[in-house]
Amino acid sequence: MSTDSSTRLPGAARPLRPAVPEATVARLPVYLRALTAAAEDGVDTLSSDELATAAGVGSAMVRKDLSHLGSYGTRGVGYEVDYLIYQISRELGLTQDWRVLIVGAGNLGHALANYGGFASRGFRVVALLDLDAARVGEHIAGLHVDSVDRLEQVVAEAGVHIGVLALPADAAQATCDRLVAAGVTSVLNFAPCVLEVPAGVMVRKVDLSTELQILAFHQQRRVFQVERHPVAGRSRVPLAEAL
Amino acid sequence: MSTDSSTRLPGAARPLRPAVPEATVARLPVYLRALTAAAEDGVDTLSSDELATAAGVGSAMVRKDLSHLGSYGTRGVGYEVDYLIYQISRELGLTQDWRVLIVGAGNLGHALANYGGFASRGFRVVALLDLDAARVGEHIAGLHVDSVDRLEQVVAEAGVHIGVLALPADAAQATCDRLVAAGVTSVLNFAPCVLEVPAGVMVRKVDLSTELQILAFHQQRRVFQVERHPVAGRSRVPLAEAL
DNA sequence: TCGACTTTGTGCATTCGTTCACAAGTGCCT
DNA sequence: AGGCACTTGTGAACGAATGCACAAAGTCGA
Ligand SMILES: NC(=O)c1ccc[n+]([C@@H]2O[C@H](COP(=O)([O-])OP(=O)(O)OC[C@H]3O[C@@H](n4cnc5c(N)ncnc54)[C@H](O)[C@@H]3O)[C@@H](O)[C@H]2O)c1
Ligand SMILES: NC(=O)c1ccc[n+]([C@@H]2O[C@H](COP(=O)([O-])OP(=O)(O)OC[C@H]3O[C@@H](n4cnc5c(N)ncnc54)[C@H](O)[C@@H]3O)[C@@H](O)[C@H]2O)c1
Repeated sequence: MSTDSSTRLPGAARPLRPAVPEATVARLPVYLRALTAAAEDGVDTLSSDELATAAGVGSAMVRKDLSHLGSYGTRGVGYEVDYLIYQISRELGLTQDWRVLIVGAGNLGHALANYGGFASRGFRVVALLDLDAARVGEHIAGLHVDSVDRLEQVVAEAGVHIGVLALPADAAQATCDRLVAAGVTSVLNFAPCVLEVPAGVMVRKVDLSTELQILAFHQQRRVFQVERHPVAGRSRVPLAEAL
Repeated sequence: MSTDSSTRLPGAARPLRPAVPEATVARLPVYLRALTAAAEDGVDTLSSDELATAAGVGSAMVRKDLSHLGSYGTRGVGYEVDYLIYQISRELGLTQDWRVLIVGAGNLGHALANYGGFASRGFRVVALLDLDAARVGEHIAGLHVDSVDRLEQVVAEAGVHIGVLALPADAAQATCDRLVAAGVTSVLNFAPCVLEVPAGVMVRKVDLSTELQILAFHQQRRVFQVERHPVAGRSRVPLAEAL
């Protein structure tokens, strides 16, 4: 998504704020959550230090991240919680409703459809599709499962923005292709496989098994260390925080 | 987990291969999956280029990543699939069985317990705990749900390596503390909150809501672009692949 | 109004990750 | 045996992300 200013059309001589770094984007939701929690506790101002603690990062990083969005703090005071919530929400595009389609109504599809955490941030599950005729018609969380044959119609009729793949890996690529062909440009993939998509389509994957393997790697290494240097064990191992 | 050689104990003058970079570790599971798939197709040798395509990364990166584990390829030929599978598995610690405890037997806990993808890589769910008395005793995927009161005993008796938190955010920190106190040093957190843990404990989080917000951010930006520069739309937007 | 104190925003150094480009091996064919 | 085509492994260039340190800008109390 690099917005290279040299390829801009002549008419649009807009300065266009230098793109927000990807690493920052990934942290904005975390800040947002901390801010929302603070707002609910009646806090109306937070310093970068406090926000940093709540988000589990350094305060310099909070300031740099937020500086990419604009100058929304007040020196000597901190950030006004409500205002910052608004600004981050706007930046992330949470002021609009996003219509989500889930394909695959198995264990995971069920859990996702039942999950309340979606709606709370403007994500609305508009449909749930499955291949299995036995599941079609089933009712989950106010939705009835539709046949995956109707994928294209559903995308068009409901105006789907984001497709979620919760089906077996061997069906993922083909289904992804159908979503893309139908006009979906954002896909969240739970199947353990790599998806190929044309430029302009964004895929993010959530991979359980990978996460466990990363944990296993570090745990193994740690055990190895402890075995080698029994004295240096537990207490001396340096801090290890996750993504 | 930075193994700084200057803090090594005097007795252990072991060269100790320079730690594998975190970014590489995160890709090893992907390579492993591609290799396993290739092996099942009867392929016995892969070049870095082929492996790169299968893993959705560049071939230079594959080579550099693998070079961190050792010199397991053959110039002019490529990598022997079986041998590389073995080496990566060993590096990730998948040659041993990892015992996993899931806390929270709600929607997500159910889905996880039923998930076959765990066992296939040496991760074994040994127990499933919940607070709700109504759920305790329930049978899921060959396990019966136990009371969370018995957390400490279960960890000790079953020799749990990895704790998975699939419970509400407000119970996550306290439960994590109990796991850590009981000796668990690897935690996978699905609750939407930041966990504080002492040094030497590794937490990784899987955050659905964050992923959707990142997708929303990019989608919003893309739509904005298309609106501004209708001619430059769709086809010109540069490739966007996800981590 | 002033001065002490607090906290932001940012230039700079550093560290980490990716990509490039090529020398050094390896297998195959003649 | 020798040359050719291919592919690895890696130094070096590049770029992104992080952390440090401080000037600039604000608040508050006297
Ligand atoms: N369950 C988990 O906790 C979990 C965890 C991580 C990853 N995953 C992955 O998520 C995916 C789904 O997992 P699950 O446990 O829900 O599996 P599941 O078998 O319970 O459900 C898969 C569903 O997809 C449907 N399906 C199959 N092919 C389809 C197609 N072409 N179009 C539409 N629907 C189709 C099936 O009918 C089934 O209902 C899998 O790829 C799995 O590897 C699951
Ligand atoms: N369902 C999803 O698709 C989904 C997706 C992303 C994140 N999450 C997160 O995962 C977590 C679980 O989600 P869910 O949908 O399974 O919720 P859920 O309400 O269905 O299940 C939560 C379970 O945890 C149990 N519980 C509550 N307090 C507990 C405690 N102190 N100790 C042990 N168990 C306790 C409850 O009895 C319940 O069975 C939540 O934090 C949620 O935000 C869920």
